[in-house]
Amino acid sequence: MSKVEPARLFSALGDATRLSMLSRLSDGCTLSIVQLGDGLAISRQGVAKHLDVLHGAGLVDRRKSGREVHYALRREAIEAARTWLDEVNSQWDGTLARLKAFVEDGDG
Amino acid sequence: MSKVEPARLFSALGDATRLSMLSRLSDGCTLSIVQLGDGLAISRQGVAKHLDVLHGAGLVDRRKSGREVHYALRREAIEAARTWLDEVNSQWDGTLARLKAFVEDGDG
DNA sequence: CATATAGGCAACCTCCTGGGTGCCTATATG
DNA sequence: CATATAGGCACCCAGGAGGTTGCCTATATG
Repeated sequence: MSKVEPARLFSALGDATRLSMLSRLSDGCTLSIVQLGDGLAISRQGVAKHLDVLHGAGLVDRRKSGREVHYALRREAIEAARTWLDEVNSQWDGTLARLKAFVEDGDG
Repeated sequence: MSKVEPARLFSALGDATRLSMLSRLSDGCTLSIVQLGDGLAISRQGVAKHLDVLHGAGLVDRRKSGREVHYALRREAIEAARTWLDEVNSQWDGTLARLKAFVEDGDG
């Protein structure tokens, strides 16, 4: 799973329920399915499916402990998503910089 | 549309076709529907639908010019997505920093 | 051992999404 | 003016996503 596809990553992030789960994990804690679904108004199975999506996208780690399964945020995935966005921004910046240089060179 | 919801934003980003469109716009250029669909192996209507999604999420600006409609990347939206990811990361960082301080205080 | 709790599996349902087509309007252009 | 081109609108279709329920296994615990 070294190569994380951006589309899958963003797709997994594209759901408010999953974002709230990730927020809950964002302090580095590790939570079970029941804990993650607490207060979410959807069934335990619904929660499990969301976690499958997050795990499939590489956004969370899954670790079995006794009869529980604990989930933790995978920071690399968050950074992979950020990297994609950064590339878009830097390309924009690069173009503006080149444009600025061109204008200044020709005009000034 | 000042308030961009992260879920909708990421959802719009969660498609390889749309990501490629955004990449094509990432240098700040402005392209028509036909231009954006060039080489994409989907119909013009398919392209238009993807652009509707991107526009609905606030990721692109739409500007009519003659008989064409030109699309341009909205950088604010990209930054909004980055901000969400940054918040997750910073919360993690904060927790690790506090943990580190606690350990060093108690142990050293 | 009996029971409660955490989770998995599979079936099912509904709605959205990604894709298409056909036909319409509007703008360029010979 | 006739024609070509850019888009829009409406409808259609198949498949996936989000959600549920029922029933199963596995681990704790009185």
